[in-house]
Amino acid sequence: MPTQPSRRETTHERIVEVAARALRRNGYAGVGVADVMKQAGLTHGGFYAHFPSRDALLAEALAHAGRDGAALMGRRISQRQARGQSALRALVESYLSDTHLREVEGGCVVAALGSEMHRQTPELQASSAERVRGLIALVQQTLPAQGTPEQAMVIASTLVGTLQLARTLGANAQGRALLAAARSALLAQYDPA
Amino acid sequence: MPTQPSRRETTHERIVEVAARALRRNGYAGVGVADVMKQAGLTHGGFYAHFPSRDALLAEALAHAGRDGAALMGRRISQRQARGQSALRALVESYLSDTHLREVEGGCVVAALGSEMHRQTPELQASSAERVRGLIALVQQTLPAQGTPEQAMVIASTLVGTLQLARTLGANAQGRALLAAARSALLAQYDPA
DNA sequence: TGTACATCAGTGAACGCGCGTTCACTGATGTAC
DNA sequence: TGTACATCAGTGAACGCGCGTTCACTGATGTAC
Repeated sequence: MPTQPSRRETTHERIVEVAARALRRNGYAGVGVADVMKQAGLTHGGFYAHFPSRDALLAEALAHAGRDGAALMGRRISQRQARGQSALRALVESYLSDTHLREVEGGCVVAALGSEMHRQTPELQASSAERVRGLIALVQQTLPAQGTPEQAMVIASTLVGTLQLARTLGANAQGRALLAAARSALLAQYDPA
Repeated sequence: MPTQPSRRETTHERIVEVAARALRRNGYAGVGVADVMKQAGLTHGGFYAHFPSRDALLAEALAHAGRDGAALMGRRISQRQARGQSALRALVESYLSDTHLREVEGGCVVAALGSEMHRQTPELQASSAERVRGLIALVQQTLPAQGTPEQAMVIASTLVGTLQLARTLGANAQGRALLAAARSALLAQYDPA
C-alpha cells in the first residue's frame, strides 16, 4: 500500500497544481513565484525549500499540466463513449467544445502554450516535445485500427490550431463557428459513421 | 506623388520593423524597449518621442508583422504559381516548408504568437483577431471558386497548428515528418490534381 | 505519560537586478532675414 | 551668401517598481528517554 504523503509532499503538490493552472492561464512568463505561493496559501519565502529555482517549478508544472489536461480529456471521452459515440468523435467533440474554448487553465497544455514552447530552455523544450507526442498518441488511440501515425499528427495539429484561433477570435459567434467548422470537417473525413 | 519620409518617420519605421521581428522571435513578453532601440541603432531614452508606451509599440509591431508575414508568403506563393503550382498547393507547400519552420521571426505572426494572443490587452486582442481573419482570408483566396469559408477556416487552423507542433518537436526529422504529413493530407483532400 | 530536545515547514524582511518610464540636456537640421 | 536663432531628434543619467532569490528566525511536529 502507498504510504500517505507527508505534509511537505502535500504542500509541494499543491504548489505544482496552482502553477500548472497559472501556466496555462498566463503563459510561461505569467507564472510568478510570489503569486503562485500566495494562491497556494503560503508566503513566497518558503518557495526555495520546495524548488531549486523558478525554472524547476515550471518543469514540474508543465508535466503536471500535461497529465491534468490528458486526464480531463480522458474522462470526457469516456463519458461520450458511454453514450455510444466513437472514440474519435468523442475526442473531437470534447476537444473542440465551447467548454474547452473557455477553460484554458484546466485544458490542453499544448493548445495553451503551443507558440511559446520552442522558446523555452532546453529542458522545458524537451518536456514540451513530450507533451506534443503525448497528444498525438492520444489521438492515435482514438483512431480505428487502420489509422496511421500521419493521420494522428494531422488531426492533433488541427485540434490545437483550431482551439487557438478560436480563442483568439473570442468565445463568441466567430470563435464557435471556427470550432464547428473543424468538428464537421474532421468527423466527415475520419469518422464517416 | 508620395512625399518622401522625414528622418523621424524613417526612424519610427525602423523601430517598428525591429520590434515586429523581436515579437515573433521572442513573444510579447520578449519585446524590451531598450533591446529594440539598441537593435535599431538608438539609445532607449528616445523611445518615448516615438511611442506613448511599450504597449503602443506592440500594437504597431503586431500590425507590421502581419503585413510582413503576409507579404513574404504572397511572394513565395507567386513564385510557386509561376512554376505551375495551383494557388492552394503553393500556399500549403510554402507555409509548411522547412524554411518557414526555422524562420520564425520573419514568418507568420499567427503561428508565432497563436497561444499568447488571447491573453493580451483588449486592443492587442482585437488586432490579433484581425490577423487571424487575415490568414483565413488568404487561405480562402487560394481555394477554387467552390471553396467555402468553413474550408478556409479549417485549413488555416491546420497550417497554424502544424507549424507550431513542428517547431516544438524541433527542426529535425520529427518536426519535418509532421510538416510532411500535413502537406500530403491537405493536398490530398483539397487539391486533388 | 510527561518532559526536553531536535528536526522541519513556513515566515517575512531584505537584496540585487532588469525593465518601463521620465527628463534635462546636446548636437544637428532647418528657417528668417 | 552668410549669420542668428528656433526647432527637433536623439542622448544618457536617474527613478520607481516588480520579481527571483537569500537568509535569519519562529512555531509546530515528532522523537528519545
